[in-house]
Amino acid sequence: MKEASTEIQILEAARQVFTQKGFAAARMQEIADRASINKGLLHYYFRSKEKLFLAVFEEAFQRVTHRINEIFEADLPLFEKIEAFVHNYLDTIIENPYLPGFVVSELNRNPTQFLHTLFAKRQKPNPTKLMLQIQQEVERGRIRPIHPVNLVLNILSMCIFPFVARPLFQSITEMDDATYFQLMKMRKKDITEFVLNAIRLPETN
Amino acid sequence: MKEASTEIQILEAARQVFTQKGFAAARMQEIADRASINKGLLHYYFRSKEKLFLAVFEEAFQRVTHRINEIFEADLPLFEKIEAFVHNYLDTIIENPYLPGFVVSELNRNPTQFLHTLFAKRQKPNPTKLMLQIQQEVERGRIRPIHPVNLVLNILSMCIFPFVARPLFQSITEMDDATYFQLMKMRKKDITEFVLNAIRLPETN
DNA sequence: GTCTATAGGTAGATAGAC
DNA sequence: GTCTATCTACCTATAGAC
Repeated sequence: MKEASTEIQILEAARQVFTQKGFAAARMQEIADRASINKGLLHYYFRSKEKLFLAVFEEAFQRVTHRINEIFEADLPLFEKIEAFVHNYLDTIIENPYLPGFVVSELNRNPTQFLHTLFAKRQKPNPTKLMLQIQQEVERGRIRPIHPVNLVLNILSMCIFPFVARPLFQSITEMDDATYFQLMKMRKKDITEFVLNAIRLPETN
Repeated sequence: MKEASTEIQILEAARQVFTQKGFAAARMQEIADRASINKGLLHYYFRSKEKLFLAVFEEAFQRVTHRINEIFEADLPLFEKIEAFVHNYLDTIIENPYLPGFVVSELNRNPTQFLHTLFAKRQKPNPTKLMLQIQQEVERGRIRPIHPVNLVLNILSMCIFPFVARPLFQSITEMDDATYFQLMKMRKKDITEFVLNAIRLPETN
């Protein structure tokens, strides 16, 4: 199956170049070189640079958002759901540390209509059920009062931002890659504790 | 003073185009159009696209990091320092909502040597004193045990990430701009409370 | 399916008139 | 200082041989 193999080689090479350079700075020549094939072949398999990019981006977007809905909609008590989410999601990002930065960067300079077509094809991340669950816990007086959007946003921020700002963070702290990833793994427990402490009610007697 | 006025017009136009499109996708023609001057003039004032970009980027970077050190090194009790930081920093970002995304995006695709020259000229963000202060509070048993790096990273994440991921966030929540900014203003208080609750010790009798 | 060669368009930079 | 015109290089995309 030379066709499949070549197509996958191209996609893998394109993923590397696009995620590193972004759409505008990426060069079809570099993708071809990295896939060890000729530039013309890129247009044979994918008609244009734009279409090749979309194939790469949608897969990346899928990877970043895939597990979110699963856990958001799972049937778990809030505290356990938060723990499951942070652990699962951080594992996913650690395996693909470049993806969050790639997705948000490209999203920042594309028309919103781009997002609409994306949401039409793939599932849209849907935090409704989780936010409802938070709202209920607040109303029942089981956690501190907090706006559900803020809680979800806080959790996502702490999980994702350290990867988006990774170059700056590592420069400032003069942290090598191994130490960085060690810290990120530890943060699975740390973020969970941090969030639970923030929303847990003080013990009342 | 036509010279000064023109130079400022160029810088302002360049800022708009670069922050919106990024370096690679930005076009000198568009910058010239937006500044209502000719393309040749761009090269008269700034020798190249790269130099014009650096002028814009350094100023943006400066704006994003300027107030950080001030507050990081201020002489305040920890809780008040956290509150002051979140409020001040969020105000700064709300006034320049596009800057965080611009800075992290461009940093993700530039060699780290770029950061070194940057740190040489401008001050490097320096959280050392704040982290030391956190460490002391932990050791004195005045707050819950937490790794100082994690606490600082959590605060920064919650402040900055919602702006970096703004397009995605607004699409998912179907939130208009006014509501978005209203939420961000409220988050000054919300993030502060969230953090303080997370690190505050349970009342012991 | 894969290659080479090249068309066609565009963008950064320069030259030179005013 | 500001403009017009142009050079040069590069990049996407296509044509066509194998």
